[in-house]
Amino acid sequence: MEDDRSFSAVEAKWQEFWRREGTFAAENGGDCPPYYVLDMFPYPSGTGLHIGHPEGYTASDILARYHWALGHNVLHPMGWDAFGLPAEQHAVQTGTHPALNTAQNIEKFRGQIRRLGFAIDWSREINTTDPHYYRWTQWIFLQLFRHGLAYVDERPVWWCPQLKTVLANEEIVDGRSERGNFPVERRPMRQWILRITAYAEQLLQGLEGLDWPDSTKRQQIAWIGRSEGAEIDFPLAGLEDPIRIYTTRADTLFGVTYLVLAPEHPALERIVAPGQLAAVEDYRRQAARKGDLERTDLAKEKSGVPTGAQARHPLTGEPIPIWVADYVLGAYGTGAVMAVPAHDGRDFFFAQRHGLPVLPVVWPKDGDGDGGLPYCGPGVLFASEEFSGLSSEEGRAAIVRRLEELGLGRAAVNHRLRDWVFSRQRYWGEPVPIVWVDGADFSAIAANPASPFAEFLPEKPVRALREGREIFAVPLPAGQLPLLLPAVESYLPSDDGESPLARAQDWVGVDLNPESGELRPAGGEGPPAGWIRGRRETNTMPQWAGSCWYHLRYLSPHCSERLVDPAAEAYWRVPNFYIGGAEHAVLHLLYARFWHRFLHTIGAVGTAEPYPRLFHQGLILGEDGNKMSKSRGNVVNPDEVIGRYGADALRLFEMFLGPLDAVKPWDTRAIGGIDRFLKKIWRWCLDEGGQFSQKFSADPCDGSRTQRLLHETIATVRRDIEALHFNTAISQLMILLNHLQRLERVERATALAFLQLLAPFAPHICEELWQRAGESPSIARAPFPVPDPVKLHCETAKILLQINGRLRGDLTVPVDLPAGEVLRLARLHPRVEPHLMEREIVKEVYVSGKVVNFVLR
RNA sequence: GCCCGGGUGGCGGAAUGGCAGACGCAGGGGACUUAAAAUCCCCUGGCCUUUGGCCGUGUGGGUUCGAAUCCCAUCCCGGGCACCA
Repeated sequence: MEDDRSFSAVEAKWQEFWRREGTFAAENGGDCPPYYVLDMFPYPSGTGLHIGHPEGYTASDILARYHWALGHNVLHPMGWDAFGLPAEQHAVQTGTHPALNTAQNIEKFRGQIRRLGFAIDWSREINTTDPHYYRWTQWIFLQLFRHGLAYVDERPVWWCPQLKTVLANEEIVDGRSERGNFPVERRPMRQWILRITAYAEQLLQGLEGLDWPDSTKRQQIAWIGRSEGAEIDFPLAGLEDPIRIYTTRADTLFGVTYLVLAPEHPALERIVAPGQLAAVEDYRRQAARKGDLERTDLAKEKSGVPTGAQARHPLTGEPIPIWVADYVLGAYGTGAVMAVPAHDGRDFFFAQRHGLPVLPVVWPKDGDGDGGLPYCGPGVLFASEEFSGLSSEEGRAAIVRRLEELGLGRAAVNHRLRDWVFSRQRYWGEPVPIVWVDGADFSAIAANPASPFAEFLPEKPVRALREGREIFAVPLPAGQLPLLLPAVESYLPSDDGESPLARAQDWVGVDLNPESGELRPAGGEGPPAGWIRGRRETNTMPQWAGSCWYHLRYLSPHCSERLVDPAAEAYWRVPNFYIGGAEHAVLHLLYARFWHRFLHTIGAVGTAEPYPRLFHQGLILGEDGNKMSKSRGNVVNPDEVIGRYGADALRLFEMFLGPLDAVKPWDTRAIGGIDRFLKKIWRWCLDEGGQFSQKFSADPCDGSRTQRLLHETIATVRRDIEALHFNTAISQLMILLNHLQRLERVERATALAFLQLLAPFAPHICEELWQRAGESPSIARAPFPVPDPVKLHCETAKILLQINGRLRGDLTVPVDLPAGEVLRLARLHPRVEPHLMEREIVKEVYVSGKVVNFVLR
């Protein structure tokens, strides 16, 4: 540019212009087609934006600006996913309220994002920690509660002693906490749990219609883990209930040599033989302490102990010993399996270790298997009574049918997906809007449908035990939302895992009036007449909660009557395009689908799926090819890049690095090429006085070659933007500029079209040059160039000439020259003719307008 | 172990059945300049007997008139899942 620093003034000028003019304010209605493009909103960390943020945001911004230029009404919002652990840890350390730190971080993020010049409608900014926002997060929770999808259970959960909190399965990687990498252990605790498993089939089937990366779909499919099999009952010797197992291999039923129960299996207490009681109890205690890591480590060993009890085979009546072993999971299927060591690897190793018999009942077909055991593939049954001779598939069906007749089995479907542990023992999250009361008081509320507290009561009460007494969950009425976070003196969780909210004693104790729906702090010995004394739930929601529905809040962020204004929701529906990191492939993206589907079920939204089109931008690595990290010292700071080269350069460069979804290393030197490109544009457009250059002419002076290149570029840039091939779109613009800058005169319209094509990528410089050309701002709203087929047309075609597929030359001919004539000219070509002298032509291939190939003997 | 994705110059990458290496970086040469920076022009996969030819997209096969591109095998790198019966 004019000098090294002028871009900063230009960029600030246009950012201010867009803000002042409301250039990118989306209307909730109108005649223009709506286009909604959504970024995964950031967690505003204290360290500010990292270099990966602008990658996804620039990509979505290019789409937003492209659609504005196509005349669409574009919604491109931004907000903050601001509940979470780092702010809470900061609060623990400093004693200041996490809201303060969060506000500062948001301020910083907003400033950084604004300096990138995105076409964001800032009037729709949202923040998950804003009570006007989380009021509706709480409302959705109450709806889930009312529909029986939120319940409480005492169950072993992952407890992290360092973080002093419970973690979800998804937050644990290799037996350690995802955040902080601390060891975790099992601990039984009362938890709020969301019944996501009720949506397992929907979540699975709904994937089919989505335009998502295949790998992400596959991950969700694997996570949901649908499995078709059978439940089979193995009767016990006495009169007790049978042991029910789940298997996908009912065809191997005659190969069962023992049963295995998970250590958590509830029947164990009833069935263990007196002599084995101590051993089994000991084993269960050990297993309960184990984390994933240990269980994996011990996998080769396959520990277990006999229970001394026996079941009977449902078809043969043979006695089958029952073992307990932690290679069977309590939380999957029925928590019990039939062991067929001949046809299952795990059962085989266990049987070897513990000296249990191995009984083969499936022949591999020719070519399958290596002849040894275990053989885990399909085959032909033998030693299986009347089922012998059937294929595995037929055998499975026949055996299940037989069991059904006997009342000892049935086909069954299982999912690997577990219900979602939804409570956290933390301060900085949405308070769960529930009050716990005792049985008699609850009956009074339940008996009075007119009570405001009955608004969200489920059909089946949610109950729990507290200090040996049964307590009941009472949902707050909608009118009591938002339930604000109370002030506390310390943000530390207590050692026994109680949330910091439990420290707010005048908040936890509460009196409620079932008639009026009023609540007030509990005072005195007991509640006043007509009031009920309760204790507030002190757990908060996990960070995932706020991001489960934020795509809806942007549609009407200031609506105070509902989570989303129905007219706005009917107009925008769901994002046309959603972009964010692949690390959210199963967590956020599955939870959000669950909530959105639930909201659809209860009629709150008109769509079943929230994100019909999804894309993951690839990671940007450090220059050394490693993930950027402070410890490696390879972190690139976007502020520094903007300070030195400007936002346009950073945007262009990140898009030029390579394919959007690829993992690619940063290259500090290469940004110089983008810097040169921008400076070249500036010099090319302006004369020395900074005026739009005299070389641009209103007359048609371009010539057909220039015009063809321009229209090829228009077509390419449009196609590439739509396909998200931003790197090649930028290449094409460089090719065009390299051509144009050599010309003495250029049509003004050509220069303006070039600026328009570049504007989605580098909006500031294009606005400035557009204005200096005398056009009225904003370039962002000027109709995007359209390729002209007439200009694209070429009279001649270049034909490649090959001998035996090897390139020997080329030939330029009129496009409509007949094939015979092309072949005649090709045979006479000086680079071709000598080859034809010596050898016989076996075959002539002519692909019209492209290539001639002579196949010689 | 299972399921994906990917291997192309010194580097990022382009080409998805028809000119391998577009575009950019780095490197070399030249112009301008007292000089430097900036800018502009040219060269830049390897080899040879250089107006030409041979080799070349991880490796080995195959399909095809023609393969970086499709198929089979194999090696390496990256990601996901990992006792789910």
